[in-house]
Amino acid sequence: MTTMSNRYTGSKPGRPTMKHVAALAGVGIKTVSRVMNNEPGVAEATRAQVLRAAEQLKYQLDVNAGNLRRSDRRTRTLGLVLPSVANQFSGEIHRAVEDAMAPRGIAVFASSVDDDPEREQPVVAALLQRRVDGLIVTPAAPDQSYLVSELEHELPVVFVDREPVGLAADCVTSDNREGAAAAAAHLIGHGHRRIAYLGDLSTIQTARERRRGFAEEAARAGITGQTFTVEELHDSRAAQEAATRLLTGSEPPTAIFAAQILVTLGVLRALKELGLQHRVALVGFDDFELADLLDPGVTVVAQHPEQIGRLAAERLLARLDGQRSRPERFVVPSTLIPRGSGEIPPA
Amino acid sequence: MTTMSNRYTGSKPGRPTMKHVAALAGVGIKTVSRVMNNEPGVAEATRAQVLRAAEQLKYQLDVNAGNLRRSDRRTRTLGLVLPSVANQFSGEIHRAVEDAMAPRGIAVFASSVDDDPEREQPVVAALLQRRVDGLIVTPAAPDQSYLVSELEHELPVVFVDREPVGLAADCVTSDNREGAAAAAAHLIGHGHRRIAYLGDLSTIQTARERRRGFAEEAARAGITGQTFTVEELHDSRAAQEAATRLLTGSEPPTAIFAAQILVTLGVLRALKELGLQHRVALVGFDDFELADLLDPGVTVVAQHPEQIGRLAAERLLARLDGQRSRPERFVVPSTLIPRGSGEIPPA
DNA sequence: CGTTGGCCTGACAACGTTGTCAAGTTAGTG
DNA sequence: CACTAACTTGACAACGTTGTCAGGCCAACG
Repeated sequence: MTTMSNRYTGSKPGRPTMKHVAALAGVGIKTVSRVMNNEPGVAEATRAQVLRAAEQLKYQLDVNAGNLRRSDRRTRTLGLVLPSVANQFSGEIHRAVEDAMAPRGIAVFASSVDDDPEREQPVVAALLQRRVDGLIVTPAAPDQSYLVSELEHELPVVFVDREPVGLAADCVTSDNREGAAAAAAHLIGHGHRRIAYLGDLSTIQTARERRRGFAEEAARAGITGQTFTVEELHDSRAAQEAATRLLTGSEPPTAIFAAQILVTLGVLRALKELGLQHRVALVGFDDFELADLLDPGVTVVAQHPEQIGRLAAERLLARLDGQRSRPERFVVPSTLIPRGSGEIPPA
Repeated sequence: MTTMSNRYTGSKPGRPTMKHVAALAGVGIKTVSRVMNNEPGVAEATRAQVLRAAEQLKYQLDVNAGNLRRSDRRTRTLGLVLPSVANQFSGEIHRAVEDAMAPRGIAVFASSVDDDPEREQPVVAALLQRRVDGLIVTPAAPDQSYLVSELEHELPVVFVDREPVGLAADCVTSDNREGAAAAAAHLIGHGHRRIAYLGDLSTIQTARERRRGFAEEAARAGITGQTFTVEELHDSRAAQEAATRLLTGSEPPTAIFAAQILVTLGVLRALKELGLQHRVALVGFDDFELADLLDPGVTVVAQHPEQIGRLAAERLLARLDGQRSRPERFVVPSTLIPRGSGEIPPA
């Protein structure tokens, strides 16, 4: 009880465990556990003694070992499946989720799937092997029914950005259809009839939704415009080429709706290269830094990824807290931001 | 051995464990372990039997429980501490790290610290409690010596983007000094003498390095220019205000070096608002999407975050594989990309 | 002084897995 | 046929922690 020193003090290999701390402090393991977890019912003197020993050994609680034994069987861990942690939209969702989870001590595993349908399931399986307490997933595969049994085992799953197929679960998306319709209406309202739609892979659900919203609004205005639809554009180069082809063809469109961020960038490059940026109208889906600094400013339908992430995280936390209501579907409204490019009248 | 059904088959609560699979397959637990880990020495028939049972119960190996017992004491987990997962630079590092780790089955915990010195240590502590196998850290605190004992316990730590203070460890950074010097030389070479330096918080190491590189190059050319130095600009609004103040003052600079991405954006806004974008030269540190689409295109010193991330990850993996050589310091060269704004001559 | 009740404390089992080891089976050999 | 070697297999302990529970101590009470 006087000085504290034993053979563990200056040890090199291996981390100290509670056993070491207990030995050094001259108490039982369980008492160390109580102190490290701030449980009540430990005499103040004992607590101080244990803390001193823990500090001396630089002992850190091993949460994994604790999780194994703990009765709630929670790992305080969450799986987040995204297109890519390197893309802006995903990054903002990630951050919102992290911010919602951090106060509860829940750590986030993020995984990039690159919208590859083949990679979704293995990535999710890897997360499940780590016994995450919940899952927030951007679906990339055509079907998520492989998760049905997990839902039955009470694993909370929330989908973001796209709706799942093959199972009923909470889901948070942008209003893709309405947003695209708003873009179409905006261009039509400025007098355009020859409007090109440039979109992403039609395997991607949001792309289909946007296509549909756009087409419906065009139809409502009596425009068919099938000839101006180009899809399956997944990167900015393909979009640039497609836009160039359209704009240099006979009967070019007077306006373009770019239904995805990379498509918008490609179209911007094409317009600039052809010197048409002040003559052909453009509305893009998804906002980007600097859109206001271009000449003309780029009119966009802005999504709100941080809201999507926050909502998804709140939903998941509610499920973790035992909420058992039936799955809900949240739609985050997008915002049309006029900056110039979308207000150019037809030639 | 004929049909497979027992009370576990249709169970609702709780996940199946090896015990359940073993019971259903009619074998011992250890045999299930061998099969699930693809270990050799199991008869083909037994293996098939076990796999069938596992599939029927949808059993998934619990890697946390395994890690506890496994002799290498590895969690196959990595901690990544970044300014923010929502920022582009960090996101690309994150992705590079993820890509390097995924083939080895190592999952990544990413944490955002927002360059808040107070948050670094708690965030790292949380990761250590989860027993990550290694750490990749962007230092935000003025001192990292709190990690010394971890290094002694053989925990691999690699620092990225900034050098650590107070301990010797692997480190991967951009060539901040040289990059800033190159920017200064570029502007000087185009005839400028009145060059403003707008930089980030001087508590941030890279900001100080850039400041130094810029100042040294200016001094080499016989320019003192103290009056044009503005620091502590941590967001784009502050940068815009500072730039506006400089440009509307008496004796405005003929060129600006924006030493950080948000500063660059602020300066761009100021220049555009004042209609000076074709008259005042600008070089920014850090590249950004669309820099080529602005008018004029923005000349930048481009960093290469994906290389930084990849190098850091490789370093960490080498340490995990037992490399014990002394810590190394890697510098990833930046690239000056002329696009127009940096080639504007002085008025 | 015996009893009660509150407060501390630690022995022990258990969480789900893997390492160790011994035992059983089978095929091959002399 | 006895014996060996190779291959399978499972009982058991252990990983570091937490839940349970019983026991020790002490002050207050009748």
